[in-house]
Formats: sequence, structure tokens, C-alpha cells
Amino acid sequence: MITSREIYTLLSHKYEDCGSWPGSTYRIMVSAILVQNTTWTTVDRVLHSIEDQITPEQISHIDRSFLEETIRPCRYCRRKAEAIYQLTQWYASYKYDVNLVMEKDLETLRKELLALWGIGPETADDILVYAFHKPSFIVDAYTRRLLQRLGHHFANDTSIRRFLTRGFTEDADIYARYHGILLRECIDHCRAFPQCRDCPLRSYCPSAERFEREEQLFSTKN
DNA sequence: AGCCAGGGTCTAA
DNA sequence: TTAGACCATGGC
Repeated sequence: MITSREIYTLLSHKYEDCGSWPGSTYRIMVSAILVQNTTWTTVDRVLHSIEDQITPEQISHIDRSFLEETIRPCRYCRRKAEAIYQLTQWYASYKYDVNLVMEKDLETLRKELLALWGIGPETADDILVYAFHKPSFIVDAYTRRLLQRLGHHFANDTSIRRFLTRGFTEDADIYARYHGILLRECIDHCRAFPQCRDCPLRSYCPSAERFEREEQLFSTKN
């Protein structure tokens, strides 16, 4: 069975420039909400249309229905607008100061973020890692799918996190990069994964029959 | 045309 | 505690 180290090394060699999330701290926070179950191109287009208004000061005073209409293409506009307001209020309790947030420990921050309505585990971890450089490993649908395709089975995301972080030091930049290359690999190759010629993980994939069985297993339980 | 995006919340059992 | 409905849009 391939180890996490091997996965990282093989993919890291292929993708040099993954693991960064451009934009201001606050823009990253807002994007993390907007991208829920949505494509990145849509999020980018929407944010670009209100580029100069993406500051916590402006968003907290912006008209709610205007915000909803603006982010409508990102789906779930009412929910996401509410989540953005909540997150902005939370940030206000730190005076919109990145350093004040970063002074706090990871577990405390994660609990605070999860307590906000509309922010779940993945969004919280996105924000922790990419906005505040806290080492909280992100597990998303792509991560689960990739491991599934490699023939690994886990009961829950905590187990996945344990497996992937084994052998790594707790480092936000490494976690960000690891998540970035997994994402990239999945977007580029996931659909044709076992057959893909230039996939570095190709030799670790289970046989075609086994793959199809697991693919069905995965789709039935989402 | 129909499928599906980097989720999260709420409810029923 | 968990499965499943629901939210709710546009690109391909």
C-alpha cells in the first residue's frame, strides 16, 4: 500500500506551483464560502465583478439583497450571503487583524469557525490553512475520491487526515501544498485515473475490476 | 438534455 | 449517529 509520503513526493514532483490561494486574507475567506459545491471559474467571475468591494468593512455594510444577487451564480445565494455576514462578524471580533487571529491556537479557531452558521469542516480548514496559515489538513471530495481509487478505505475524514499527515511535520505551507496537488491531480486526471499515462500514481492503482467496484461503492454512498 | 460542481444544515429514525 | 432531503445556478 502506498504511503502518504510517497503520494506527496510523486505528485509534488509533477506539480511545482500548487498550494497557493491568491488574494487578500479576507478575499480568501469569502472565496472559501462561495466555492462550496461550485466551480472556481464561477467564483472568480463573481468576485471579479465586485473586486474593489471585497473588504470586511464594506461587506458588513453592503445591502443584503445586493449581495445575494451578486453571488447568485455561485448557488445557494441566501445561505452563502448569511455565511459571509457571519464570518465577517467573527473577523470583526478580531478587529479584522490577521495577526490577532494568528495568535490564537488552531483548535480554538477551528471551534469558533465551525460554530458559525454555513461554515463546516472543509470551509473552516480552507480558511485556517490558506487565510491564517494554521496547519489544519483539508479533506474534501477529491481527497476522498483519490484515496478510494488507490484502494484505501477509511471510516471517516479523521482517519483520512491521520493517514495523510503521517510522516509530516505540522506545517500550514506543506498542508496547503499537499491539498493543492491532490486537487490538481484530481481535476486533471481523476475521471480517467487508472488509465492515465502520465499519472505518477498509476502503478499504485488497483486493477480495473477493483476500481470499478470501488467507484460504484463510492457513488452509492456519495 | 441532463449531469454535476472542492458543502452544509436539518430532520427522521 | 447517520442517511437523505434540501438548498438553488450555470457551464458543458
